[in-house]
Amino acid sequence: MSMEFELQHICTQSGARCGVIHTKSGDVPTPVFMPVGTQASVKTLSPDEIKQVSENLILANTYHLWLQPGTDIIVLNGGVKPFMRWDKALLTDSGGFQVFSLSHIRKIEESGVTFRHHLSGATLHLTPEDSIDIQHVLGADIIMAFDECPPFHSGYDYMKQSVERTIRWAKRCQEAHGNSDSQSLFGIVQGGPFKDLRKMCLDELVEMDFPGYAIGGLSVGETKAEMDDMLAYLSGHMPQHKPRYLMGVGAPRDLVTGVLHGIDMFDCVLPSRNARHGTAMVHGGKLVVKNKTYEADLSPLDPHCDCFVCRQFTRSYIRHLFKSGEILGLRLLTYHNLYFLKQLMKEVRQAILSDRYSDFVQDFYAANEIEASL
RNA sequence: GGAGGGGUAGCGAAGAGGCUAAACGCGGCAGACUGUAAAUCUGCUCCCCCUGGGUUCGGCGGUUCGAAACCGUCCCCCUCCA
Repeated sequence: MSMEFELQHICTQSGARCGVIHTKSGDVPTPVFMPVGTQASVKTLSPDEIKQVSENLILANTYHLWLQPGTDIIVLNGGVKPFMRWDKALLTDSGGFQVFSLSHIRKIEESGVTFRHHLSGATLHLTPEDSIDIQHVLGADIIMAFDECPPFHSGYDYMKQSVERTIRWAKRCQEAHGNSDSQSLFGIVQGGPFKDLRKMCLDELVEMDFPGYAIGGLSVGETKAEMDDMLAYLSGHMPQHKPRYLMGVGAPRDLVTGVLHGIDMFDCVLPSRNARHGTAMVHGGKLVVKNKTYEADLSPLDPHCDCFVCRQFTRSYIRHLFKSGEILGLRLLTYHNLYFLKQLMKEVRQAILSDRYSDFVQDFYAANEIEASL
């Protein structure tokens, strides 16, 4: 088995989970946040730096790498990991999300998706089998089923039809994957806001017995209450002994809340993207370091952070880097934001292990002025 | 001394009688960003008691119902000739 999930502890106070994902490329503690390296690169960071700010598990993208540089070049380099000199654990997304995010140029059919390449304009077709074949070539430890991620508030009829197709696609992905032991294939639960569809999707996927289950189609514009409600519902039905992966979530508040609802894995571009746009994640909220108010501020980004950026650089300097367009600014902030989430998740795990996660959540909400609605 | 060209908001640069408080770009100030078409996108950026009012387009003086635009004059800048 390429991956094995060990559930270590369930917080007696909250029910939140703590565990370890054992992979052939190393162990990963959960709950875990995975930085995103879409194009075989966590933007602005070197592999050594990624190791410092991650738990040695990152995500890369099938859609992008298939189109550029293409599977031939990946094969030539021996797979994505040797290609990018990443010797730790890797997860590849299936390309399913791009079907959603590039929706204005796609056509979804039973066989797969027809879409136009966002760079060349070429018309291309991607099937569940293609996605799995490509992911085999990419060589990640964990790979994802090819799904459709419709808008959260799609009508019930469309959503039902979409979920049923996603289930059929999951089956096809599993068949295409075969008995391969070198990679673990996760199924993805869809269904938008409809609990019966979510439940049906989950049950069907569990029936297929995947080594892990992801929740897709959340954090796509719905309200916090809607997301919390769905997570609370699903957590009661997901298999205990399999990792639960909430896709595309990375705001500190959502990580903390997701863990409360039994989530083990998260990925998101938010920390790295916001970093490039000049916003730092800090204790108590966010800090838009490019704002004028920090022009002469000699304090670190986050006085409570011990990352190398916060240990030696002032807000004043980092703001200057952004205002003058220096690449170092993007790098420093990316490093800090990912480190910030790594530390947050470390504290989360400690709180779970010591059976005080409910207290932790309350304290977090208070510190971040979030209304406790749970 | 002579001949041309030009002076527009923080900068660059359109505009050549009313549709112009003045395009556009840069800079500046904010906001957004959640399985990355994203070092991106959106808004604001003369002043004020701001769903209205007040002052602008080198200075001054004219023409006109009306001027950044037309005329006179002065100041300054650039190119060429002597």
